[in-house]
Amino acid sequence: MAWRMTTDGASKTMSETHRYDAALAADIEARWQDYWERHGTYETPNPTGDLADDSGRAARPKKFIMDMFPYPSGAGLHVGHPLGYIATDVYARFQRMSGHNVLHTLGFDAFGLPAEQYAVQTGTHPRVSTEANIRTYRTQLRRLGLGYDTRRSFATIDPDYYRWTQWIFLRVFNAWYDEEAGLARPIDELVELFASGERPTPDGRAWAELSPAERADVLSAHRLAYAADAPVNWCPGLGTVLANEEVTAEGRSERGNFPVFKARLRQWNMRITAYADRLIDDLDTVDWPEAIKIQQRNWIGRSHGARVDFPVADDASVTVFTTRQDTLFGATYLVLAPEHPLVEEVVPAAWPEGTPGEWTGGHATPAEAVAAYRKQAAAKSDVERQAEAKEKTGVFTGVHATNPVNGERIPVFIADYVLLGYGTGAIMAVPAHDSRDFAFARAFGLPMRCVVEPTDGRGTDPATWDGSFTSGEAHLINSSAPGVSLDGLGVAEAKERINAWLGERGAGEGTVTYRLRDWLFSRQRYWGEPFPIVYDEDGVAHALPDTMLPLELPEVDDYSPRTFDPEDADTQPETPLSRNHDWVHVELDLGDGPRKYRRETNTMPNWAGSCWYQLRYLDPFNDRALVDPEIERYWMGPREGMSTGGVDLYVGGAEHAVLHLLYARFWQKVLFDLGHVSSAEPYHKLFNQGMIQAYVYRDSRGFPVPAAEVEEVGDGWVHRGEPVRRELGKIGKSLKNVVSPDEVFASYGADTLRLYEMAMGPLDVSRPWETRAVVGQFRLLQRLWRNVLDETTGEVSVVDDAPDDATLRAMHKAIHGVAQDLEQLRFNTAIAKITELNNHVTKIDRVPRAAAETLVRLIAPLAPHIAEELWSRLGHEGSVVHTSFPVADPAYVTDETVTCVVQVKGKVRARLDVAPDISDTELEELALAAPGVVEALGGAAIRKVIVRAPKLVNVVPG
RNA sequence: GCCGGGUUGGUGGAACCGGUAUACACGGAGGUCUCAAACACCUCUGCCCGUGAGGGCAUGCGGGUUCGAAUCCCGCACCCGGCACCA
Repeated sequence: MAWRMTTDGASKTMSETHRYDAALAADIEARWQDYWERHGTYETPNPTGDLADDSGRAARPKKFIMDMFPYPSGAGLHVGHPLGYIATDVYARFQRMSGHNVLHTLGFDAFGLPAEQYAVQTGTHPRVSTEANIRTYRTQLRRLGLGYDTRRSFATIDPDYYRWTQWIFLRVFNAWYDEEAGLARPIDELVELFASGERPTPDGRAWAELSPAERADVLSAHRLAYAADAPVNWCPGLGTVLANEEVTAEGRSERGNFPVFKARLRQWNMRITAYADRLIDDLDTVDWPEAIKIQQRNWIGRSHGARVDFPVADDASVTVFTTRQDTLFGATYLVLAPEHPLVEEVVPAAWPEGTPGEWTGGHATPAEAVAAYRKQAAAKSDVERQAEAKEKTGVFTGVHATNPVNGERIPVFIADYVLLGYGTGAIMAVPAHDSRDFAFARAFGLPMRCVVEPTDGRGTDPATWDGSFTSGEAHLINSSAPGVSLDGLGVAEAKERINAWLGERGAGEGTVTYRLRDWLFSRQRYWGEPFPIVYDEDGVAHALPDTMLPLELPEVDDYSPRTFDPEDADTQPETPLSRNHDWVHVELDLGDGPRKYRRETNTMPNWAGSCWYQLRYLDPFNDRALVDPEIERYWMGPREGMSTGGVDLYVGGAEHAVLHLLYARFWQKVLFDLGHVSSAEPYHKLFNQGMIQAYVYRDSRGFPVPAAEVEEVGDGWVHRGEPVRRELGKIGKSLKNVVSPDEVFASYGADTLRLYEMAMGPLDVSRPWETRAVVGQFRLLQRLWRNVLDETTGEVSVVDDAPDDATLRAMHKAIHGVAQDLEQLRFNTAIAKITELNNHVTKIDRVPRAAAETLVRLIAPLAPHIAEELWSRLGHEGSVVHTSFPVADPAYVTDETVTCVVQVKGKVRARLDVAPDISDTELEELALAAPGVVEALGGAAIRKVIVRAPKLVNVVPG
């Protein structure tokens, strides 16, 4: 080993040259990053306002290119984080060089739980730790050479920013959804409708007769942001409610692993359900991956069906929701959710005559049975419910209902396979044609009736079936009663017929139901946007006037919510802000003189800031409006013939497929309805980048060992002499496989890292990081460097000779292909084409200047630092960022001759060099004369010849 | 269970409309340069048979359509995401 160290020393002196090594890359990169900053290279003009300039660039076609902004964690970046940022940066640079005015910047999503938890543990104010994290991120992102308009960057925790988050909340609060017009309108217009009597109040009294509190209640039922009792995930151990995504499948908190209980609490909600149809329908206007659109559609869960009323007792009825109203004749019992409120009202004192024993659960009276079943259902965790999903449980209520279509008396059950929160919380059970009803009917010995004729030959007696018949591609049978018959109809026609019949009879109607619930919008946390809401002494909520914004977070001593015994479900949340008496209790003049108020002490969820940030990038310093309308229209205005425009390209992880993207679309639509923005959609084109994974090495006990210490031995891997096994996983501390960008900067530089991440594979698939493969992209840059200058003297070595024909063709083919690939975000193949051209140029002794300059400009979006350096050494003034991307000359994009493949029966038997414009007949002649073809045919007759000039001929012998 | 996406050399991947399968890169082998090594450069590198020319077989598996299939259709296996008693 000793000799190796001395030779290392020797190679040090050797490297005192102009070789492109890590040290030189670092020097070049630092110099150009400083240059860009000094010259505001990436600053983008607006057409008007304080960011307008006289560069003329605002007159060009525009591109707004955006990343999902990061939540800056204390750990800093690893090599997996910047994949999407590099991709948008490359794309933005390409668009800039292609003549666009490009808006590209990055802000920070900075409210949220990690900073607050850190504050609770250390006493550091979340603002202090968050801002330190943001500084670290900014330094690391700058080191990558990402070209942002830094003037437009902000964090969601800046009061100048969340002032407008609060402003939007107030617009939502002060709006209602006009179902007839199909859009949101200011709440004042609803008040006018009530006041004029054009719209009746719920109880029919005149608006003027209602007390202020009564009016507030009426309006609250219409506002798009409203406080209401709702079942939430209450976690006493953490002292806070949790979003669904913060609760594990085991029904415990993701952080701390405490039990989570369902509790009804008064919380703020947003009426996103009013937009369910538009959120589905407008997906047709955006350019998003189909998989994401499907996920959003499924989440919203629109299903078309019918409500049907089943009379019970004398004056009561159960309304069920069904999507198979065509099978109404097959309904043989009803099931209500255990918690259904109607149950108490109608349960009789005693079991009806002849009630089977298995229906009663062994209880003496229906009331007892219902109470016992409810208790048992409530105690079940979600996991138990899931595990038992196959075994249906339930109990008879002692009540019978009447099937409206045939007058049959059918029993009513409660069972936990029916959910209160969906539809009407009640179903009509058609065991012959629904798998769950089938299982339940089998368990309780309930009758089944086949009303849709099976198409699979199983016959029409459900007693002989293994499961229900659910196909909708079949015809109705056994479905006739006086006044209505569905027999012989297809399922679709039967649905229409029964809807009409129900409507005429007043027994129901066709209707639409959604899976989507309103959005729970409040959290018991410190580190979030305060609600700009105060309550008067009657508990009526009032909006603060815009002039009182921003309502800043108060300083507090204790950031943590009050926590409780984790198992004690009978506790109530106490928010951190509520302990701040002087902040909570205020005297304000809201227009009717100074009065005492109590502030709302919940804060907004951390989705709030990310719902609208694209708009603030446009006009970040505007203190009179969220965004200037002219500027907003310039960057995000609708596309031709559509009501939607939006960000031209939005890149981020697929984990936000539903929540963030749905919430942001919802806010955009409210702002659109109220006239604040011109596009009904925020993000026109969405692209999901894949994840960079890394190898995880586990020892014999299954624990991860530090990946950096593992050595490859033969076919296996070894850590400290012990064999370990290898798998792929996320990059992270817990898996001990973190690779920091700093390591790559130190060995190769930022341009190499950028190239490597873009070359690994298509942007939308996940791929494994392999440190040893990074060197390939480094070699590309070294060769490029040597093609332009002499690495011993540092002198530019290109010559002014015109490139030869082969080089010209290689150049223009590369230009053509690279431009196409970059436009389509196919960076890996773009790099392959640049590499091919570079390899071609490497073989030329005297490199023509035109070839070198083409290479430099082709690679400039991908490796901007070395491109700048070479561009300037080639004698150009100014930055390569604002030069134009090369344009391919069609005359050189095709080869002078192409290789034509001649197949016999689909197998290649000869290759011919032919002119690209050769005629079919000429080519066929040549092909049939080719020696390989003659031999393969062996004199056999020719049945057919397929000619696809100039690339292919296929000869089919007879 | 349902819905999406995937499976191509030792490895990451390419083949865009059904028309030369394996571009580009990593790794590997050999060579040139060097006292030597590193770097760099050059050649080879899907598998099998063959000294060779050449031939055969290969895109997860089994069928099909077609003059021709990695690509389209049917069935199956495995992997990765998402949803999950949604009536």
